[in-house]
Amino acid sequence: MTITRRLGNKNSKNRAALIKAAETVMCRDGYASVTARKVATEAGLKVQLVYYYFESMDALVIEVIEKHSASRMKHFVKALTSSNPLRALWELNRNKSSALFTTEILAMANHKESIRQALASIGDEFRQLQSQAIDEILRAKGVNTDRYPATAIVATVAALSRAMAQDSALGANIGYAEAEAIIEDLITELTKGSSD
Amino acid sequence: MTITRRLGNKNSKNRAALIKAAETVMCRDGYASVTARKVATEAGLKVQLVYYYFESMDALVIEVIEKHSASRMKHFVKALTSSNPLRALWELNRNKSSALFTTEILAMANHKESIRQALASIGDEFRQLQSQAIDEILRAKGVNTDRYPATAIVATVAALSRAMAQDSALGANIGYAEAEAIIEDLITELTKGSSD
DNA sequence: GTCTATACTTCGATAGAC
DNA sequence: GTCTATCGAAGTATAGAC
Repeated sequence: MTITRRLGNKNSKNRAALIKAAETVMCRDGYASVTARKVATEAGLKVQLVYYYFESMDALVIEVIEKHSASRMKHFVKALTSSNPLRALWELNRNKSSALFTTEILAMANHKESIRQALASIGDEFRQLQSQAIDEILRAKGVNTDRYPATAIVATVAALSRAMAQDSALGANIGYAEAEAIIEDLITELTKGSSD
Repeated sequence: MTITRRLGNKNSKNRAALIKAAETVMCRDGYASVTARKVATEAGLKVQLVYYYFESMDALVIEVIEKHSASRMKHFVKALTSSNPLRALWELNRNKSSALFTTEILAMANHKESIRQALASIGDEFRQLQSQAIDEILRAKGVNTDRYPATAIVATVAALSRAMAQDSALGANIGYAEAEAIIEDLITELTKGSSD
């Protein structure tokens, strides 16, 4: 189990390039295509460098996930401090490339325990952050948060946007425009006069 | 492209066993693990039989999808003619094993055109069937279907249950119990006195 | 830090005997 | 209808030279 071979420096430029290449391959070709050879080719490097910089392919994938969610977390924090956090969050959730990435690692997590663990904690962290912010907004607007808790709204909106991205990639779009319109209405209603 | 080798009879018992085995492997180990060798082992048969009965692995997977959705469609039709179609549909959508299967083929469809096509048409078919049934119920209850179209509700409920299944497999459950409760309330409200 | 060379495994797929 | 035998391609991973 323990690796005996040499491992490259974490600050290496090529190491970063491999992580980026892995993310590209994952989104474009699916998690099953994230192989050492394809990642190396994508980065314009030799296969063996993958094994020089990463313990295993799993280790590489986990780094991709961590890098991706760190970048997303930055955007979320920025959205929450914007002038219209509700709309900013909605736009962020609707990010299609990110949803596609999520689909892949979600499927991957179903049969890779290490990936599952990495994802679970990140997912909860995002939810909690969003729920807290939405809760404050709802309370300020006088919404009955017992009947409509922020956590439920965040879960529903996130679910809807993820499914929307998944299905539109397929070419199945029934109902989403209508569902989107309802959310848009809701945001407009809750945002009314929020600037004063 | 065209296959020249012999292909086995479609009514074969072993052929059906291979399709079932492929579905099992897909759900348990993920789409990337649906290889001829693993499917054959799962079915207790030799590898070569897979190529005797199916043009390719893609062809096998498509048969798995078709079998799966045919079986689901049966359940949906039955639900729609039950005494409480709204609740029956909700229960069906919440089926976790089916949602996991969906996650896998969704990810698979992202980089396999033949799978994508097979899924897209099936998805629309299910949505349309459900939307029509829900629309009738909403109208009978006097709900404003301009503001809350059945298609939007079906899309939202399906999205929520899919995400719920995906995330609970991960171990991330924030907000789903609350969202579920809202849907439950809604169904109870819309079902009140529907038996007379 | 990067390369060649190599070992071993598993993949999809086919030819042809029985 | 099922088997043995086999192919080439691609996978993970390592050892060791430069």
